[in-house]
Amino acid sequence: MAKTSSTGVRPTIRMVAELAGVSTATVSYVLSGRRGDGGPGVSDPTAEKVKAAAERLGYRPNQAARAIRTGRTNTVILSLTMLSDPWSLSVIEAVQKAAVPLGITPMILGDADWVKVLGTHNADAVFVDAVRPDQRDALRKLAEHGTTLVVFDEEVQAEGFDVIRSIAGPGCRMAVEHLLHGHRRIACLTPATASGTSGGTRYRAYAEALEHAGIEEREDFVGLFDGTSAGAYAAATRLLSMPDRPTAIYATTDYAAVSAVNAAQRLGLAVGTDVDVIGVGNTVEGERMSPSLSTVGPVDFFDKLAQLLLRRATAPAGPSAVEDPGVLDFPWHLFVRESAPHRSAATRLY
Amino acid sequence: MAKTSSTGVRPTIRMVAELAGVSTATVSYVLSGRRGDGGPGVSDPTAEKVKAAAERLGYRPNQAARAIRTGRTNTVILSLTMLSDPWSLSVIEAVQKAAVPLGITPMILGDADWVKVLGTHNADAVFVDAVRPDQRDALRKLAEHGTTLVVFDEEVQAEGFDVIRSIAGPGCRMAVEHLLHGHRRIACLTPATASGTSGGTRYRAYAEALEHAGIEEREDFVGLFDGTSAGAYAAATRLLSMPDRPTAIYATTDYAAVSAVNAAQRLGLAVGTDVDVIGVGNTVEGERMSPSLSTVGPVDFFDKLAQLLLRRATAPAGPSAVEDPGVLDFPWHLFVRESAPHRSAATRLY
DNA sequence: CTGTTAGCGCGTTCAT
DNA sequence: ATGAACGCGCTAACAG
Repeated sequence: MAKTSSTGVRPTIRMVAELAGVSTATVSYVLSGRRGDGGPGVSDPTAEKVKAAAERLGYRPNQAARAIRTGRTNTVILSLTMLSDPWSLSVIEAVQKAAVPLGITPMILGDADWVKVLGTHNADAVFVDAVRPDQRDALRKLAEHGTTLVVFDEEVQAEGFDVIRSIAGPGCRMAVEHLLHGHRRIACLTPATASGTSGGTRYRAYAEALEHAGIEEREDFVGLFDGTSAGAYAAATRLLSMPDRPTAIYATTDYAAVSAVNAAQRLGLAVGTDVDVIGVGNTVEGERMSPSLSTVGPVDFFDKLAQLLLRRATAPAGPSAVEDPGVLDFPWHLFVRESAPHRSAATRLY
Repeated sequence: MAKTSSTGVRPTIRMVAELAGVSTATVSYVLSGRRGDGGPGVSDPTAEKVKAAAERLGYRPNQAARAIRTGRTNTVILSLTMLSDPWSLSVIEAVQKAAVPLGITPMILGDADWVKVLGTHNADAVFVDAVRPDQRDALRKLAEHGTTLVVFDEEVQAEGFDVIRSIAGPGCRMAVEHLLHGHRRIACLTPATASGTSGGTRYRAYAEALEHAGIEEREDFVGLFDGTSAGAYAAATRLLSMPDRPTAIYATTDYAAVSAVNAAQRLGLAVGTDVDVIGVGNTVEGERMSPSLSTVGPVDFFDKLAQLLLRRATAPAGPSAVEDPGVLDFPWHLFVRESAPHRSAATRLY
């Protein structure tokens, strides 16, 4: 088994060429499988020799060297702030499914600090799932200087890059109004950091829907938490332990809703009967759990997001290649499932 | 605001040199902040000029070009099979904390198919969290040809790369024996794919501990599931709905244990009183949840893993740099918390 | 039609 | 502080 040169050194195209007794150009043509327009251009015997040599040496093309020449890294970066959020997993799943057939590798950046990384690192396209106000300038500059961006944010302007919006406002209103059919005492479970971000929108929908229904908002029915699942669980437990506890919880994310369902069950409350819970986001986890989670969210969001990202990643460098970057809006739907079923006059809880 | 060349073209070091009126070498020295041994070598005024020019153009060093010359990508890859597993999140967290101060970016590969990616892609070091038997050959070859690997696996041989083991067997025995102090009817919750992998070891510990205690194993007390949280939840529900349900559940991963706790609560069982649950892995989620999860696991595992990975990533290319690659074993501890407390003769459930 | 030569691209680094 | 070579794979242009 001493056939491989186990020097620990990474073989180069030149070593392969030498071993096969051909030029580096030939090796390149054989291994990348292309020649000029489309004609074969390299004879079978030499191709075999080259392949054998490459195999013996354990040769692997050097992506960095290739990238410097072609300008493509065959990589997309997904900058995901909350990796534990099912939402992030859905993004990853959808992008992976779409990228692999194209020979593109999705790399995940778990850090919220994409500004530093994207400055240095190169990818054919980058998806960013959240933009803090102080990051907007950096975003614009990156796009100006050649970074292909797809940004998920409800407030940022599209300036030279794509912005995906999911217009949460009306959808969230639908969620709260669904609860209003059967409830008066409705609590809101939302991260404390959500003022000014998309969460802010989601909380506002709650406040406005209550006001529109003529219900006075109660401060003690707003459960703020630190953004973690454990925090959501604790906040939900507090809400449901009150003497005149709410009969329904509107959670501004699906993962918070999942925590609320768990908290209710721990307290011996039957979700969908004693208490209703609705989430926001329409994640697969919510669909699969038991009881299944009622929620609002965009339709086909993840697949369309993946398609856009990869269209950008594979587009030729110059402008005028595909459609211009812009804003992509998603319509939202209401998904009525077990955790907050339809309530008629007979089953309403007030 | 028309100061930046908003051509959409990525600026190069040559453009910066031209604008600053210096050579590319000078720009390189200024921006990478190094010159020969340690002497200044570049005057303050020119350094300022260069920095200003770089800023104006929005220059960003091209990582690919840098890598081709230095052989370093300042990147480590984490290949994580089960991204939704808290275990993976702990790995990410620990590596990120250790990598950022070193200027190294951790990139996450959510695909189990690391073989293809690592062939092409380059990183200073790679962590792989699971190796299928058919991937072992590829692993050895990668290591032979210059890829720096750190592998988490209990069975693979260390041949030119590091292997991290956490000798689950004895630790899992401790977990089951802890339950044996207060229980006779102990169920096991484990993924169905676990035969032959580390899960196999974990299941075997259960079987052996029961046998050693003179308890006959019951087939219907083994809850197999598909590896997902939802599957674990369903399997746990089945176990706990039996007429003579188990009084304790030994789950072979922490995330399965979390699902078991949720399932028990849903059924109105008080965890830590009516039924005990113990997990395997000692993840932070288990520590933070309510009730806190009893578990077994290695100590300081994630930090030490991160340290090793980054030591490898930053080591000079040649051999004889740091210690030789080998096997790193982790001792396991028992963490007794609320979900499976100590049981005395007075509180035991048989 | 098959294979080679030569030079590109970009940041780094040695010798001047 | 600079010019020029360097590392690696790609590919247009050229030679047999």
